[in-house]
Amino acid sequence: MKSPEKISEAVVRRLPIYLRYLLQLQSREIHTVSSQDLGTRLNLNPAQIRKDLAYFGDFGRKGIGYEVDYLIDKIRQILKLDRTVNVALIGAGNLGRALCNYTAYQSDRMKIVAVFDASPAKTGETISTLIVQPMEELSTTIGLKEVRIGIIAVPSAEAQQVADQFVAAGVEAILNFAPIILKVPETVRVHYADFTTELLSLAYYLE
Amino acid sequence: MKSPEKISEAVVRRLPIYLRYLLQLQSREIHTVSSQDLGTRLNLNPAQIRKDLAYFGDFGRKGIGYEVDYLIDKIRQILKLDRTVNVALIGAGNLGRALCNYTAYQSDRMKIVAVFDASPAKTGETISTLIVQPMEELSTTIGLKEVRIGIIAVPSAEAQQVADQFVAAGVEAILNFAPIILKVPETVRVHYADFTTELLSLAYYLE
DNA sequence: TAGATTGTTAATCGATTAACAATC
DNA sequence: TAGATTGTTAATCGATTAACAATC
Repeated sequence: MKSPEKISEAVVRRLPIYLRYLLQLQSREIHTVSSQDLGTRLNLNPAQIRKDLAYFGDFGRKGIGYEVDYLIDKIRQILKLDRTVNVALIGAGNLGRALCNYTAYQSDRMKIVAVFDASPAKTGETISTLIVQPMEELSTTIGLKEVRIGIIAVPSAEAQQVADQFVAAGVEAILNFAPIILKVPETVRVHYADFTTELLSLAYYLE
Repeated sequence: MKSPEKISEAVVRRLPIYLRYLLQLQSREIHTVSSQDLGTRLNLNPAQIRKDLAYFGDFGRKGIGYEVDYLIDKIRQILKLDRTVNVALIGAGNLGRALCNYTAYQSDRMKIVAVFDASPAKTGETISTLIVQPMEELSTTIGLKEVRIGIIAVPSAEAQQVADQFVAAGVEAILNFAPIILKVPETVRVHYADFTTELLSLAYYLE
């Protein structure tokens, strides 16, 4: 892996897209793929794909393309997904449930290992293999289970407060489903999963 | 509204973000806001906000800022949300449920008016005020209820097929939660709500 | 009038794409 | 060898930001 040189967010965000499609190819026992193929399938420019990958090393072979297994390994390394990363979720509503079940199969080395909810009505319930815990246990559990990423799936009104608790407990990154901008220290990375923006902006394109 | 000149996707995607914050200001009875205020709150550059809005007209007043009520009206017009837009959802799992409940309160003129699921075990169930219908009724219901946008909340393996049915039934736009690229006619706009990409890319930024 | 803030132009910055020598 | 495809440079394209005259 080359490294030095700052990688843009756009590039990093495409890596999981490559990874996902490569895993599909792997399961279909396809061993080699060209930037051309990838581009066609993922609606991306082949030059862009080659450039993205070349930031991290020479993974391809001229005249041949990329070896699927090898590239999967490499992208996992880049994304630090060569080991399992533990994730905690706050909010055991429908969305929280969906996320747990989703990462249960699908997970590519990201695993939800704890679920919390502020409502006593929810704590004690089971979601896939996990028991919903009360917020009081957040800090201890996060330390114990070495959780590094937190997911926020609570209503907007509670999101900031819940983020503060994640930060205090020492998580390094947050995925926020609530449609508000969180205030967190610079050292904590926040990504937003905001489907309302996507949905409302669709309306603009109606004939 | 000015119009002519093609508006970039980036601009359109910020409009709902402005709208959401403006609605918050409105509910707090704040009547005026500057691009400075908006920028601070939304982590955006004030010049960018002014430029975004100026594509569509002169909505502000020099020395004063933007009138909240007026700007809300204007953005709604731009997004074609001055009337309710009807939406249909396929997939009555946890994610589908979350989406229904979400748009039930929150909705800014976007309303889910029908839910479908392929599984007989799900059809007949109630989600908020809606009854889950079998796929056979898709086409008729979409015509009847004047549905213009479809949401896909089914597993990846079924997503393309479900998209085809939406297209055949005449929806104009699709929001896809399944992490695959859909093939649809150019006339149909597709947005992707892919939280796995956001989650996996977070790992890259772990210390 | 003085202070604030817009709309807009020009400058900057960054990301995407085209093109091609290198080479399998 | 001929064909395919990479890695990379240079060209293009587009988006963001700074700056400021206009004006409330």
